Amino acid sequence: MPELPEVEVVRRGLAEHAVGRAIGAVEVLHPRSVRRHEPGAADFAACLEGRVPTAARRRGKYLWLVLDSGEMLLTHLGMSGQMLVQPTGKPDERHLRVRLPLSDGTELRFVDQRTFGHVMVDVPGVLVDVPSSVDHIALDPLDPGFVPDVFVRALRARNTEVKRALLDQSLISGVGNIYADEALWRSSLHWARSTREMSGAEATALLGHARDVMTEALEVGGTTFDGLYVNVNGESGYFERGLNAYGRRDRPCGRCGAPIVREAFMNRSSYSCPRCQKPPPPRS
DNA sequence: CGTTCATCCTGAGAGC
DNA sequence: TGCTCTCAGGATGAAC
Repeated sequence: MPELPEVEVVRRGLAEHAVGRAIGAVEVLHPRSVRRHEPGAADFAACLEGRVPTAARRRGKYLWLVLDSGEMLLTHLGMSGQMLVQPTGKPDERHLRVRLPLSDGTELRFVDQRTFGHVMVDVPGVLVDVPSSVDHIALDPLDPGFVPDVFVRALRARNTEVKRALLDQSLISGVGNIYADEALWRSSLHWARSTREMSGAEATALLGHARDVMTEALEVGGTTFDGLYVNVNGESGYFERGLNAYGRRDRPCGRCGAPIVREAFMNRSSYSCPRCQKPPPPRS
């Protein structure tokens, strides 16, 4: 499940292997993958043919190539998306959705089993270097422009549960279910804590942990791609070794030894330590 | 306006 | 063995 660190690994791969190569005749193999490109698949391909990517950028989980036309090739990997750079002629992946030939004899391939992800050609929004579709996405905590105090104030102004706020990409971007659980574990906070009742110090510490856990994942994941193969599917080494809460039901908490519990949350899961992360008293 | 929730999708794995 | 059921979850747009 690609979250910020995994998407950043892909961005670095695209900067290395796609920027500067002209795009050839694009093939859309599954219409759902371009559903957010309103004019349709043929227009999507036409916007890209002959264009040259000049930079690879990212905000949160959104990733885009700036094109020499001034437009952007915007990508969201969703749950299962991958951006691969493969040699031309290599057999298609089972879930290949879009093929973009590059002028150096390789192909950029968008592969996505569950088709929650998408690609589109977008135009600049409020800022000239950010696609219009990303305007509503908050800065992520690894962005040099991210201001911690702005986040802390916005978080405490919300009236919701803290994990809902962490997952709200218009408040802070790049955090998904895995890193939310990890940041809350490090902060000894339960996911249902009320944002309104959190102190400034608690909010600041939570932000620090979110930033740290993603930075650490990036350091591990950033070493796992090489050569032409630009890959992400949530299988960085970090997932094998570094998680303290996510997916660890019944395994001992690394801090106190109590078995980690799984609770249903927004049609998915929340993992936490029942001793270190005390649930808040029921709200009336 | 702020907040919550159903919905999209496919494959792995469990249970029978 | 093959069927059914459950689970994984990011972002959206409708509902409250």
